[in-house]
Amino acid sequence: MATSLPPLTALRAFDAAARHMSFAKAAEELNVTPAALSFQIKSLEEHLGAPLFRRLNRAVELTDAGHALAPDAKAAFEMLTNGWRAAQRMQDHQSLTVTAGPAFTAKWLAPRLFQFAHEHPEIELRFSATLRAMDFARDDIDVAIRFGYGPDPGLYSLPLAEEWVTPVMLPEMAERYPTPESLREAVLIIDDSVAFLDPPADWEAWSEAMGIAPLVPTGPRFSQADHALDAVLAGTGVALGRRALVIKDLAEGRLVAPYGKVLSTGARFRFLCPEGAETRLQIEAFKNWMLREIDKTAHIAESFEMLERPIKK
Amino acid sequence: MATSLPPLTALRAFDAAARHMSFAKAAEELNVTPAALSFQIKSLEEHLGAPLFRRLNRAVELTDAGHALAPDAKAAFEMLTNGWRAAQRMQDHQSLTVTAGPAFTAKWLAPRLFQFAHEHPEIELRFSATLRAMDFARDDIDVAIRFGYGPDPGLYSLPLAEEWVTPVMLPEMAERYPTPESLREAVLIIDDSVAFLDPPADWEAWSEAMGIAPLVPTGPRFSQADHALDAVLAGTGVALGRRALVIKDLAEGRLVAPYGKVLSTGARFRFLCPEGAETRLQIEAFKNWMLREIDKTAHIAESFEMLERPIKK
DNA sequence: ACCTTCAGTTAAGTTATACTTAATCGAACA
DNA sequence: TGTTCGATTAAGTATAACTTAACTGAAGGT
Repeated sequence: MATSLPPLTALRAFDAAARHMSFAKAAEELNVTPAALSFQIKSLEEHLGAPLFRRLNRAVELTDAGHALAPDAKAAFEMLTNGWRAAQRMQDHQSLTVTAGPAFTAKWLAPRLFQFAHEHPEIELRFSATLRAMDFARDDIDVAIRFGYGPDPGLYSLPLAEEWVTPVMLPEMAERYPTPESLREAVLIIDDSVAFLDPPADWEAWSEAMGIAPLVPTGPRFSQADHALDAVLAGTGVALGRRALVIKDLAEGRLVAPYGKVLSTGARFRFLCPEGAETRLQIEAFKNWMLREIDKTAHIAESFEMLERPIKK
Repeated sequence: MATSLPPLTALRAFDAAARHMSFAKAAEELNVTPAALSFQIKSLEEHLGAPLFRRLNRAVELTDAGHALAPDAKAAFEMLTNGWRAAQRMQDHQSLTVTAGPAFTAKWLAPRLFQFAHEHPEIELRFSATLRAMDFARDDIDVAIRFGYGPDPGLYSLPLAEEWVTPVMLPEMAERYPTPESLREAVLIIDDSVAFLDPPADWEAWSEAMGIAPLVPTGPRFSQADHALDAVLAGTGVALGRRALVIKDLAEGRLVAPYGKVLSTGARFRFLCPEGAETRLQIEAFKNWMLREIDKTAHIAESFEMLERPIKK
């Protein structure tokens, strides 16, 4: 059986026709006349030796052979489009699109952005603050920052600093709650965005690691960490803050972490991009800038003591 | 950014060149002159606005853009080839290639084959007795018979009769082992091909379901069920036989299942083919024939009593 | 029943693409 | 130093792809 491929333009015509289930619409998509498309399909059917469409009154439907071919054709042309877009994006060293969760965007990226823009005025930055699964090719994404455990198969993945949590509050609150025990009097804010962690990194886990009776949070709940931290900044209460999200506020005195003891989450933010793309100029620049920015606050992180997790029975 | 695809023949030329890492070999593969191929690559690079290959002394290597495009191009053209082959195979109603495991091939298909050939002399049958993962398009497989739990995503999947196991032996042995307890004196053959089942369907599980002390098999082990059953037929001992593999020997008196109690495995043989292919003439004929053949021995299977699995603590 | 519209087809002619041949280039290898 | 190998270029040709324009046949409206 001769397995060599038929003319590719005919296959593309078939793909469009099968997707639209209409020759006319397919012709429109490909910017050709219906006549040309009809001819292409006919030629493809001649190559195959069997019809691919059944011509009905004023519609077409796929034959068995057509059904066998259509899904693969669709997927194949989508893949070609994706690859082509990726290749096109490769030569663009001017723009950089980054996607990150809302918390990281608000608490890490946003406060430092002007710094990056200053260092690399030639790079046009775009942001997409969403947590939904990313498709680098489809959504024109260059870099993704994601929090969790990994691994990240098929991607270039650079784990950033390890994330821990520790109670953070306004400086003026610190004297009111001089000890961890005194937090029983405080409004303890709940950040549900870390609820997926296993082992957990919530108030109960932190107090257990501190060796005190469990702190039971009674304050408001937030589904996004940045909202929880905004509540802290507004003086509402005390929250468990993740390293990346609070370190700048700690460095600049807007928040304090008075107990000096932090609980590891095991999870990290990772810098993700398509494999091979990590060498593109603007991506490498962004990556190095992030690492330098993290380094700037490393001394603060190192001043904290990492708590041991008690062994669970 | 104009995302429309470049000329497809150029993309195919690029794919071949990227796979061979040589324009000359790519040209050979596509049955064109090196000049034509060189021109195609050049035109593709013009469309992209950047080189895809770096021309070295007497070799070529991919640029970043080329690296971004090559894997997708390769996968896409493989997919098109697969789809095209599937469409070609659709119109072939004469031949039928079936793959099944060695046990099913030896103990179910082989003894019944002449029957199918008799009913459908026009269909040319081919067999491939292997358990390795099948690729319908790549290996020209039409139908696969597989044992296990499913599901079978993306395939037409028809579960056949439920598989149970029960001790089988030569008729003349049955009087020597009149009760399940008496099997302690017998050579109990081990069939490792069902070791993957969960819950298990081995001697221990069967005796437990029978409510007797565990039977500990001491006989030979076989990795394939047909070899275990051949050992039974040779008078070596007693084995736990799967329904599909022993029912014909039971029906024709070569083996007996004297205790009349069978243990369900929860797993089944399934009739698998690419979605949509189940309506092809020869595939439907084969499917219906299998169902009829199974029906012929259904009365025997129904004469057995299904054991309850004891609830595990 | 009539005309109109719509979706696809067919035929003829044109344009653009893909290909070949043949000559050229440059580096590696003997 | 000449030879060979792999890629390139130029010129010319074949053919694939497309357009225009006329046609078919069924649906739908009045």
